[in-house]
Amino acid sequence: MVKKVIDNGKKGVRYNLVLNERAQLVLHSIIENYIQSAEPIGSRTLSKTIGITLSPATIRNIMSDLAELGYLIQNHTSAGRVPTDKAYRFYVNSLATPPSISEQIKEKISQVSNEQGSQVEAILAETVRMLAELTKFACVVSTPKASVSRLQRIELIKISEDRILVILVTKAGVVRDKIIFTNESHTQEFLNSVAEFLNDKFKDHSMHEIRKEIHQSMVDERTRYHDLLAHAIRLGKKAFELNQPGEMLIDGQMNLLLDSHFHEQSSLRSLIGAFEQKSAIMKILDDSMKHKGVHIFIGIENDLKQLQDCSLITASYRNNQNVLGSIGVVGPTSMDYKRIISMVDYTAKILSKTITEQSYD
Amino acid sequence: MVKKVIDNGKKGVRYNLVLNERAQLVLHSIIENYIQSAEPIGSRTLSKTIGITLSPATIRNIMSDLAELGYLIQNHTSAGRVPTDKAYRFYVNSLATPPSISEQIKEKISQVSNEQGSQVEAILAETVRMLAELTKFACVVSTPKASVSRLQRIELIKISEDRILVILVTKAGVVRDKIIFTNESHTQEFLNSVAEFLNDKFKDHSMHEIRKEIHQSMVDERTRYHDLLAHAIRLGKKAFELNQPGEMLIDGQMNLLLDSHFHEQSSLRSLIGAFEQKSAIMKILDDSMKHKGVHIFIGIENDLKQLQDCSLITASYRNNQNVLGSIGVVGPTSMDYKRIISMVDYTAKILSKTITEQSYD
DNA sequence: ATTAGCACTAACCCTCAATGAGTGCTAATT
DNA sequence: AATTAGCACTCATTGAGGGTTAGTGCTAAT
Repeated sequence: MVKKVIDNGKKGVRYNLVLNERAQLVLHSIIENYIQSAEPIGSRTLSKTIGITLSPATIRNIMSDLAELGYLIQNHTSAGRVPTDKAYRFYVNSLATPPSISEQIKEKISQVSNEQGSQVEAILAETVRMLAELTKFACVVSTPKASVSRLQRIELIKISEDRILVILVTKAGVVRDKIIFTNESHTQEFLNSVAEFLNDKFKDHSMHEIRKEIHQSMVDERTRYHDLLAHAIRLGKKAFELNQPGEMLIDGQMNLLLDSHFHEQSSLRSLIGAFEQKSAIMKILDDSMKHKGVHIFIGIENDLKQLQDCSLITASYRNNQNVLGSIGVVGPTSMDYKRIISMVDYTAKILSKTITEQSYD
Repeated sequence: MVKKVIDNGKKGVRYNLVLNERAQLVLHSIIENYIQSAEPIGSRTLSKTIGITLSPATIRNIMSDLAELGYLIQNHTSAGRVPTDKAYRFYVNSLATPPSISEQIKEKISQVSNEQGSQVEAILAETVRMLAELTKFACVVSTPKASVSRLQRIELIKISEDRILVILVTKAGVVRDKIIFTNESHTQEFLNSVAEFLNDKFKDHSMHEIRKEIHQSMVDERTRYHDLLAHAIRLGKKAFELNQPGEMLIDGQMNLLLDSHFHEQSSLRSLIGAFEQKSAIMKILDDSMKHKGVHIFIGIENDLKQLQDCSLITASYRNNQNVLGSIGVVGPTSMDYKRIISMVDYTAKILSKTITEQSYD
């Protein structure tokens, strides 16, 4: 029986081989049906909707084989079959070309934040909200990584005798602020000189570089004998130290609850937990920044246990200089991959464009 | 019949009069039972849990009266009774003293952000998260109103030929940034002088005042003949103009979905809408800043239609100088008012304390 | 290799009756 | 006059039984 769905004719070798064309077609059709209806697909229904003429019985045979190969499962004997994660993976892989996208959607996505002078964070917030609305799933976006971003300007503002407010403006258009403590009191004028010094020395350098350079200066003997320099380096060390651990914006969590594919409460609870923790999802977004293009994590492919009932589609965004962050959609494994992938892809591109325009170069 | 529950003995005067002691006790007991169980309360159950000995029949009579007076409703003839918004209002009003709060909870609340050097926004985010976790409902907090806040410092940073990044630091510890456009190009040095000028002139003034003063300067004849001044005023006008409309942080929306009191999907959808819009809820928070103490909006008391199936508990927070914003909890009308009110109250107090310590005065 | 036919399964839906928690009213009791 | 016992009644909930339906797997015919 099983050899039917196997490309080469060898007997006995049964699993993990390429499906023949007809089996692929059936699997495709099952998946697309299921994505739409969210209900198990039976042989009779399928024989109607599938393009070619195939009797239910034949389809049953093929389905049985596909089940044996791990592409389909049955919840109970007399129910239709449902695609597995493996099936979705097959499906997604077979979408060779980045799926197309309607002009209407394109326009909607492009509309986000083309007002001038918006802040980066505002653009991200708007984008993630738009994407959540469009996809009807939960969407996340990580804010630009400060460490790869280049310094536009630093300001030091005296807050009290022992507190200084540091404001870092990066080329990517992100403003970060933090408070540092000193054990000696400085005048604002002195802080201005220090800031001016740091600006001269470090403008256009990446945060990462700056940290290294400061470290080197500190071990340099000459630094000790130059008062301003010594102070500047000391304050600079604190100022550029590990500025907050990057943030993540979430929108559309509620969409998941209203989704028909998600009606088992159980997996929702854990999902909620995942969103509340943030850090784990952050890590996934960070990882996906490392490689170009759209990333797709289907069900069990997610390292994060709480996401193993979902699929996650991510894409990174960038400006002229660097990859800055990632945007992602979290939905059921039975999501409409064509639609979502194309949306995430296009959104990331538009976002990159917008952010590049806003960048200070 | 009805006169039984009426305090004075007058016949014929039936409605809107004070309940006698026993009726109050019954009503109290019904409400507290319902808050716990989320199920309609019957006379038999009540006669067991209520302190004094009263037969179910007697309780039935009292309940019937309470229903007639609008404190209770029945979903169908043979079901127990459920408190109305009016009942909750009565209940809340009868909680004369601000309800006490366990030391354990107090400690949890106090733990939030007593690390030094946290940013105001981070403190707010942490607080609202903590409150959501503690109450198991959705929580909101409005960020400090910029307009009442006093200027600590302004910085102007040249971004490109025609764009200037404005950074406003307020005494309340909030950093706001925005980009303004100019039609002539300035050097960074010139911007520094302008900023210095503005800092000298406006430090410690509230944004509101500053806007007025700038407006006056503009009509002042002398301004025209002083080049720096003229530029400073022109840039200052843009810089201090209506800086973004205050934000709101939300956490714990998902809690509402898991709440047993909320199992009708219908009201949830509208709630989701309300949270997505934000502006309407913002307005409520803003309004509640105007008066001291805890505010309680029960069901239909909410002007916002989508909140009319919920109750909203708010309290404002402040620093030494001003009321800055509000924090609030959104939950079902059948929430445990004692617990929630005391938590919101205490949280707002701790938040005020933390923010005051962080303020730059 | 494909398909028709058939027996079988299990969810779903409907009805029906029993159960039980609750009510309102009236008459008896305190 | 207030309280309570008693009783008839209502209605949501539960579970059993039966029919329907969408589905399966297997076998035999095409």
